[in-house]
Amino acid sequence: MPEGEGRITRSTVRTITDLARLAGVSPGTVSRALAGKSVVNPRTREKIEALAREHGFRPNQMASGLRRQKTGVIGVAIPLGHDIRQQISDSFFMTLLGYLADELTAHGYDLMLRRVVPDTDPDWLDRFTGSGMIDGLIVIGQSDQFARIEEVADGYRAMVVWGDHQEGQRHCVVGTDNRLGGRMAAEQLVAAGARRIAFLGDAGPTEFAARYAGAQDVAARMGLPPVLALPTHLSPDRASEEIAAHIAQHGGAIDGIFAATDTLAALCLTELRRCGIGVPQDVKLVGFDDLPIARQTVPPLTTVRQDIAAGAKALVDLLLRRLAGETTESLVLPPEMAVRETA
Amino acid sequence: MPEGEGRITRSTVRTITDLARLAGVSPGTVSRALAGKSVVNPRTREKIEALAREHGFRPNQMASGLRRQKTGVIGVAIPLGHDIRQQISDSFFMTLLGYLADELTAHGYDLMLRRVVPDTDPDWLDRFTGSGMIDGLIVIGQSDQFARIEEVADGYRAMVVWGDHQEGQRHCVVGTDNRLGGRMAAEQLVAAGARRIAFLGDAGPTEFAARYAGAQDVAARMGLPPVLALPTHLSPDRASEEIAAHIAQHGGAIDGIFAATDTLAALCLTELRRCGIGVPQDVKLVGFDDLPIARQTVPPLTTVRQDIAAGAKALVDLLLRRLAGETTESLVLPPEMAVRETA
DNA sequence: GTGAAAGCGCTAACAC
DNA sequence: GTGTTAGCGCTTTCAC
Repeated sequence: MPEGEGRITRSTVRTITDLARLAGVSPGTVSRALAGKSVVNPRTREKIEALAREHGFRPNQMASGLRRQKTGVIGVAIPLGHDIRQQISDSFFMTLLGYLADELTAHGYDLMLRRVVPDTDPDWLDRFTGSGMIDGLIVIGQSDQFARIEEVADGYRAMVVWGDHQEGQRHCVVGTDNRLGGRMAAEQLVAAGARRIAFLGDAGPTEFAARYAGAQDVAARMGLPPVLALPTHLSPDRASEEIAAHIAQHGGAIDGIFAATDTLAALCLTELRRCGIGVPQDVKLVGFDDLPIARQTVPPLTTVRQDIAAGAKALVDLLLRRLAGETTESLVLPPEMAVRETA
Repeated sequence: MPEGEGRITRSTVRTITDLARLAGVSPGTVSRALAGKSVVNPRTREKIEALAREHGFRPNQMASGLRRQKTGVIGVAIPLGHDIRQQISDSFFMTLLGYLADELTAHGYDLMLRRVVPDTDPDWLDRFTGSGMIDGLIVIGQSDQFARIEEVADGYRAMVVWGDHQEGQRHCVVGTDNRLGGRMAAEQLVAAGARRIAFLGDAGPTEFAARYAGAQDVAARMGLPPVLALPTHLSPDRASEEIAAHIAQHGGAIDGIFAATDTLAALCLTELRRCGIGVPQDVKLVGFDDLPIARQTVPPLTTVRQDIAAGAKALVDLLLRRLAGETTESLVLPPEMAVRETA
């Protein structure tokens, strides 16, 4: 029964030493051969490789990692600061994560994902960097953890963060120019005829705060009333209710809404329709991110585009350079207006 | 300069041996104390814990893993069989991934994510299971890899798969009853008045094939013409074009569409609108998944709901039981109709 | 070009 | 209750 045999043989060769015995060489030679070191005799190598293939052998990455003091794994942390259930289901972060996975794979790294809840685990950053499991760390979103990230950045170089860039910050960040994006959004609203603008979303996280501030810049410059803050959570169910309440309370006093994300904008569009408020006739609406959903709303959403693929590429590129000992600058990506039909 | 001192001290205590020296005990005792073994003298433990805290010490998980022959990491593989760029950005998989991350974290496991492209890496499964980096593996979606998964399942017990259940299969799977879901979708279309039904999507992946088959069941039973296959890719850009082409070609001959996923259904809705085809007046439409977008389309999408959170919980639960040596049955979850306005 | 041996940081017998 | 010791599976000097 060849199948059985195959399985038994296979499970016999679990370590480099097993393979060495089979090949009639020392473990050291097997290690060198499999690692592609040049010094090995081509025929020895050939033999070892054949044997390895035959028995489906692969070196234990933990052992190798321990010995070489590098794991080949990059950590990706998603801090869930405010709104726990959201965010991971947020298309933006998820799309970024997808690109990161591709990019890291392309460079031979594995990805260890960790959702962290800083409120219940204040130690999240050190625990991850100090786990011995990762060579470097990418943090997706600063959430409300800006200060903590700054602290850690002083002692841990192998970290790059997706988020907003603050004047003089010490951690290496990649992100869209959120303030500029906020300005562009507000300008678009004004150009479409809006005068009394509101910002829909949670202005707590740094990125969102910057978007809000950008909108305020425009209002101030144009002599318009200050942008009204309409706070919401990010999870769809809560957000919908909150948006409905906001519309009920402020609906008449507003003719332009800048939503912190496309997800929120889409929800808002649904609520406005429910209330019989026409978009863009009665209220202009602009989102942020340019997620796929932006093309599918009715009418299609005008929004500020972030280049997610470029962001992921940059995050990985910068991290690898830091691992190689280089000093890297933060990278601020330009947003771009995607004008469709809501403003 | 206290800051500098702090940093120096901290970096001095990197191993359990360092800490042992500081505490005036042996490494073994430190290990026991930190692992919470009961045999340690409370005062010794207290002292060691204080020191560990003070110096921000955490045991190296790689070393610990190597020694204990378990890593505390569960692999999550997303095979990208057909449509490479899609899937990871597919909300369904991403939502499932989010829940998995939560569930695994709750059980003290880390999550190692790997997107794999079986076409270019036929060895993907063995490479992952044999890497020595993971204690177990969750595969999200069978893609077109059903056979390979079956093979591996014989020799590797610590694996659970999200996907479709086939009569007599050997790998442990958790998934919705897709065929039943397909039947429910078709029945809903028929109940809404449709007679000439089409299936929109790629019927290649096992799950989708089952949904299609379910719709066929209903058509056959009711004496309706066979369900027309309208093949598309899953990535939004390509899908939109393909849908447009399908509508141009078959628009008049069809009065009910069952879309393989909500994402596709939403795209389809947009295209139908563009063509001036009324939904549900001219064409009834049913989706699958009940993603958030289903509530936000205009009109809101009637769809077949999968309970993603329950699925994730079950995947983790079954995997942990297999790790504990139990034999587990596959789990088929019942779909549920979410009737809204498109059918 | 290959073997022998030390050791990455940790844990788990086994002594005492 | 604690110390000692022997590895987990691999890589890498250092000899030869």
